[in-house]
Amino acid sequence: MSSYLPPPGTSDIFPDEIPRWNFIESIARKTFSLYGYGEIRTPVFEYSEVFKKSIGQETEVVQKEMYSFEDRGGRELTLRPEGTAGVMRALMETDAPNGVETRVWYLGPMFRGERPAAGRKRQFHQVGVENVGKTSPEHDVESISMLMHFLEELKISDSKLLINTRGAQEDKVPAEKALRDYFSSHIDKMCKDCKERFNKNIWRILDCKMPECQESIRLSPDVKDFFTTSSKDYFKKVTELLTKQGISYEIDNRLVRGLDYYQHTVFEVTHSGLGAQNAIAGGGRYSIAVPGSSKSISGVGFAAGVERLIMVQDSLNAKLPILKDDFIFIASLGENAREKNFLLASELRKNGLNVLMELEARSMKAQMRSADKDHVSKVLIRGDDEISKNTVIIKDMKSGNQTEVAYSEIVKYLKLS
RNA sequence: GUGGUCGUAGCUCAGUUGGUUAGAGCGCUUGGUUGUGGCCCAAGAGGUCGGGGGUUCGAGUCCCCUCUACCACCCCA
Repeated sequence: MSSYLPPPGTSDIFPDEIPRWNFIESIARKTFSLYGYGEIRTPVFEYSEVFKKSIGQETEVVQKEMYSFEDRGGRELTLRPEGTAGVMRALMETDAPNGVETRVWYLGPMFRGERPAAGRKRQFHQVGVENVGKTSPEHDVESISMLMHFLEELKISDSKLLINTRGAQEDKVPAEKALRDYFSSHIDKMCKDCKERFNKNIWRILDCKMPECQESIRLSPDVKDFFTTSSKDYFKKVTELLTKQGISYEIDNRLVRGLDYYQHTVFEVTHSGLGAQNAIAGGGRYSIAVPGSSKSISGVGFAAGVERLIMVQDSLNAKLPILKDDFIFIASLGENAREKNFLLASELRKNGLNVLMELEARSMKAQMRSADKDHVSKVLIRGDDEISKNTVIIKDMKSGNQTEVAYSEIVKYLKLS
């Protein structure tokens, strides 16, 4: 029991788990590259304004989940709670706001001050993509399609794609008016969070899960009816393209998502292999204003939770490729041999071979046991006898056979066998 | 932020209605004769029983507080 545990909601990732992370990162790099995305790395903290302005002052994330602090220069900074805002801030420096299509992906830690639970950490990792500069149903569908492709490459099956639309900027006023007109006569009997949402962010009433609100929500008007024809057509085109792409989806009228910057298409991928936190990825089309600039930037993108992807893979017992390197273990007998083998180990490593070696004086038996525990493929044995004969013994651990090899032939032998 | 459950060796856990020096399995280390692993056998290391306070002659066992982890709500990845 160690005296120091990491802070609540954070965890250490040890070497034996790293291959899982590397696998996801390598699939991300490979898959997103196929669509022309390049990796971007932005700071893990930004001016707090970057998040407040883009995510929305009244959202849960900004209201109560941000890790904010003041630095020594009195700057108000925040550890990023999500990836999009910072990436947009960075892309303002490029031609993206002028409508030049830009495709980037990222992977890194995000921070939200929430109560930890299954699949929810305070420091967690997201892998995400952003396609900025152009607006069309085709772009939205390509992004969704890439997400499904990504999940497939990760051996994640049985996921469910939910989609909805939030309409364009000009749809907001009529839609919110419709919601307000309807809910004003129901809000009395709804939960206290909804009463709050009624004033601050009425859209979020739609995905309230409190029992007392369900009836009112079920009978509420479909906001899509209040959208302009072009917004309706946009969404219709998205669903048609998805169908043509052979991507199955479910339209969820209540899917609105918690960040204010979304417009038009929003989507979420859920999986039953998690707990109550069943979303493995989410995204949509957005329009973001960045502090210090009169322009806004629009794009479509998504983010997936790396920890959750790993959890789903576990729940599915996904068959993941095991990339295990073959190691050679050098066993020495006698101090003279050990010193010489120390040099030999360096030599072999410079030839690209993975080498483990016992550095202390231990019995042959102890060295063999170590070699076995380390699951090496071969043990190279060299003691005084071999030194005088200018050879080494190479034992294959699987078959148990051993061969005497001339010292000058070692590298060749190990590389061929 | 609200609620529930748990917290004994590196890991998984046992520990009887509170009673002598705290246990098991796995793992780890070392040995089972001269230079050879996996099986087997033996020995050994490793625990302020999450932390603090209280009740008691006596607390891992009971009470209170606190911390963490897990789970649910809220929300999200």
